[in-house]
This record gives sequence, structure tokens and C-alpha cells, in this order.
Amino acid sequence: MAKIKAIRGMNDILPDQTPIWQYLETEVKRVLASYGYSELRMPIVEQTDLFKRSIGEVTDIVEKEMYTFEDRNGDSLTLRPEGTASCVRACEEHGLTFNQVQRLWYMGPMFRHERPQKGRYRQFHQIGVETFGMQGPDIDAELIMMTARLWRRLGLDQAVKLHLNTLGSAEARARFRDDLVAYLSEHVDKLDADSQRRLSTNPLRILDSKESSTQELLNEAPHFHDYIDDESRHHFEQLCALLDSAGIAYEVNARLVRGLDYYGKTVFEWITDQLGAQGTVCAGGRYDGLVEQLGGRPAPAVGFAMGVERLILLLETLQAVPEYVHQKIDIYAIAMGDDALADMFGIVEQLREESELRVQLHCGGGSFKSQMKKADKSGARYALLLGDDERRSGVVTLKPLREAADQKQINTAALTAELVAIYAAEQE
RNA sequence: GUGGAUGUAGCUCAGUUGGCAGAGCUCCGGAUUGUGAUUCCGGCGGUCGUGGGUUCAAGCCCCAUCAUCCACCCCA
Repeated sequence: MAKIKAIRGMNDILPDQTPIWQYLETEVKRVLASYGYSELRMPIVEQTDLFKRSIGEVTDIVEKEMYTFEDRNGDSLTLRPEGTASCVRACEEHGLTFNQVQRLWYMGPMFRHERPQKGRYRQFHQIGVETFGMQGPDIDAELIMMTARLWRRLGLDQAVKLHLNTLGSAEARARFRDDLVAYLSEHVDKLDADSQRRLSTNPLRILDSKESSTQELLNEAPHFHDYIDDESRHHFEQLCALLDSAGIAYEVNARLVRGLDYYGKTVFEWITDQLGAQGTVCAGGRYDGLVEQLGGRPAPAVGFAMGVERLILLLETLQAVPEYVHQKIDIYAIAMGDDALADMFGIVEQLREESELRVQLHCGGGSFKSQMKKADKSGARYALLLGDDERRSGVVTLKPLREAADQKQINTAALTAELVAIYAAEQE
């Protein structure tokens, strides 16, 4: 019988990886909490129309990457390919955007049917942050400063660069797009094949083309600079000024275009050159029109999303994960003989009751030697030994595994106090 | 969706012009009593991704298929 395997592009996250995930999630939550953001949890499945109406009908995501299926009652449902649409839907549905300000975050799996490669999977995880009800560049700046703080905290700040751009108002963008398409249509023959296709699907994406011939052609093309509306220009200038005074370095990248239709004005990406083709580790922007587009009363909004797998890849390639993250046991307890084992259960339970120490009791038998080997491999700093000798004198043996110090016997009643003192001294 | 590379033990990988399926690591046991990491000895472990074909004989050659990785596209 053929073995059942995980679905392509959907990965198990194994025990040697989960500590890194927990570390990243913990640090992100701390930063978010320090800015007063609240968590929102949404369903993973939504009505298909939600994504069609928000992301854009002709985007690759909607056209060919969504996991869409029929519910038993015939409704078309879709595994969420991103979080913003769900978040807006949830906020709107519960009145959270009605005349109020919101600062929210969520984390969880997203689904896109793409060909997997490094940093790109069919089930992947994002941590998303969305804000509503604030139209000025101050909140744009706050979001960017928050991400910058996170990179510093994670030790990634030297490896990522901030790219910044403005897409202007919907009207300005539309005029620019029309003129750009008109110009490029006259030179279709000089465009690379991909860009020819984009001409009808997502012409702004052509600005991002990697073909040098296409880039040459673009030098003579209309420039968005000449189309931007005054309000967007001011918004962008103020944002840049705020980032300047906060000491945050950025590169204005006029070719930076986001793939989703709902973005306008500010867009930004944090990019690394350490991960191969999937360099964008965090990206977002302003989407003032989306709430209204989804049927709500108009509300300005800005947000971004981080790719968790990509951040973890980056942490690993930079070897930026602190050593303690992989340390899961403080004490490994070994008992020799059935009577000692019964006593040891009581001792380790009391230790757990009276301290925060992480104590693992050896189970499953084996020779004393093999138990010592397991103690060593566990990474614990101490082995706690109990045999007939110790039981006779009411003590346990504490054996250091990581330093060249002698083992010593400790009165069982004083064990917790002794260990807590040792670990407290270690903290200083 | 397109292109390239790769599938052999739990892991990392050898395997010659086609001729008995291998190593290292891990795991288990041992090197005189209850002391780990180094060392030495022994052991467990494989439908060679899967299905066909060629051949006296296939891990190796041919076809198909699946999966993984990398890149394109797209995106976090």
C-alpha cells in the first residue's frame, strides 16, 4: 500500500524547528505589545468572493493560486491566500472600523497553489499587522519603526533593507497606467514576453521587470513622478521626514509596486539578499479604499505582513537564534531500581511544584550508563541521581554535566532551595 | 504554469564498462560493581521514490510517473 505523505508544499514543522518558531513568535508579540496592538483571530476559510473583490480579479493569486472548493451546500469557499481581506471583513462585520481607530495583528497559515521553492510554500505563515481609522503618515511611520525595532531585536537589522515608494491616489495611478500602457503598446515588439503579458494583466508590474532591454525602454516611458497627486506627494514627504528624524534608513524605489490591487499611497518592503529569489521578508502599504470596497463606511487603513518561514530561514542563515532557545531541560533525573524510581517521582514533582525548573525524569529503563548518556544528550546542565545509597541517607546526588566540577549530595528536603539558588546565581 | 538538478539505511552520502547492497553519523549492547562527552569492539537498520521495459543479470541503460530542491513567473 502506498504511503500517505504530506501535501506538496505543505510542511510539517518538526520538534527541532518549533523552538525557533516559538522564539520568533514570542519576540514579535513582545514588540507588538509594546506598541499596544491587539490580536485578532479569523477563520482560515472565507467566501471566495471576499478575495476576488479585495485582491483583484486579474491577479495571479485569484486567477490561479487559490485553494477554492465547494461547501456541501454549494457555496464557493476559499482557503485564505492572505490575511488583510479577512481582517477587513471581520472588523467591518463587527463594527470595529466604525468611527474608531484600530491597531491589530494576527498570525497563522495562508494558502497559495504555487510551485514550491526556497522561502515559498503552498501553506505558509504570516504575521500580519493592520491599522484602521488613521489617514496621516504618522501611522505609516509607526508601522515601519515597529518593524525596524523587531529586526534590531532579532539581530536581523544588518541583513534587511527598507524599500519605500508611493503609488499615489487611485486617480493618479489610473492616469499613469493608461499613459504607460499607451506608450508601451507602441513598442510591444521590444518588450520581453513576460512584460507583454503584463501589459494586459498588471502593467505597473512591468516597471519591476528584470529584463535590461525592458528597463531601457522604460527610461523613455512616462514617469509616475509626473502624475502623482499633491496629497499623496505631501503624505510621502512627511513620512520620509518622520523616518529621517527617527534615524531609519530607506531607499526610495520608484519601481516598487505591490501585487495586490488594493494598495495606494505608501508601499514598502523589507528585502534581504541572503535568501536567494525570495528576498522580501516583510511588505505592506496603505489601502484606504478597501474597507469601502468591501461594503463598509470608508476608513483609511495601513498594514503589512511578515513571512514567518522567510524570517526563520534568515535567522538560521545568519545564525541569529540565541543558544538558549534550543535548551529545553535544566535537570535530567535518573533513578536506579524500582524503589528509587518511585521516590524520584515524588522528588521531581516537588521540584516542578516549587520552582520554574524544567525537569525531565528518565523513563523507559536501560542501563545506568545509557541513562547517563541520555542525560548528556538532553542538554541538561545537571543530572539528578537517586539509588540505594542516597535513599539510605535521605539525599540525592547532583552531578554537573557541563562543567568540570565534582558531584555532590544534597539533602532531599533542601533540594529545591539549593537548585533555585544555583540557577539564580547563574542569572547574574 | 515553464526550465534545470536530484531521489540508495532514521540522517549525510559512496556505489567502477550492468555482476552478492556499502560507509560515516544516530540508535542499542559491551570494554569487572552506580557515572555522560573522547576511544575501542559488536549489533539493529534498505521493496535502491513508484510502475513498466531491455538483459542470463539492473541501484546503474530506456520510458512513464510521483516527490524534493533551485530558478522563472508570482509573492510574505
